[in-house]
Amino acid sequence: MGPMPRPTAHRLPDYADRVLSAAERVPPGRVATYGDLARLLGEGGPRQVGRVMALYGGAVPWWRVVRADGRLLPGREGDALAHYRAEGTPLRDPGTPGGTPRLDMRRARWDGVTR
DNA sequence: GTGCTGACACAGG
DNA sequence: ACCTGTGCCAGCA
Repeated sequence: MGPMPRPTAHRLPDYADRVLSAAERVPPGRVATYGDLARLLGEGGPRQVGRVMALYGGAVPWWRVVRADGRLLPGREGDALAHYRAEGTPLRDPGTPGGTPRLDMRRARWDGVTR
């Protein structure tokens, strides 16, 4: 069958589509790590998920896809923090003046099943 | 092909 | 808390 390689594919690759769908399933007030989503999909790895989020993350709740260590997305800490406070996402050090807020991963991490 | 880069993860120091 | 090295793997020069 002719693969028909469309020169300018405006469509997201199927993989990216699945990553974004998975990101959409993360409930408000919770987060999933890049690795979590990769395992949920059963394909690719954290770096691949990260790549998709970097390219197309703006179309989904990107602040719910985070690093495993709970650090906020560099350059978007303010936006992310606003969302976390609005959704009641568990944070460590909710208000330490000099310390950068971090997610409380133990409580905020979504298990991938519970809604 | 080789080598570097990245919205990662994990173990050490 | 910060930095470094290693493993990982797709994308790109």
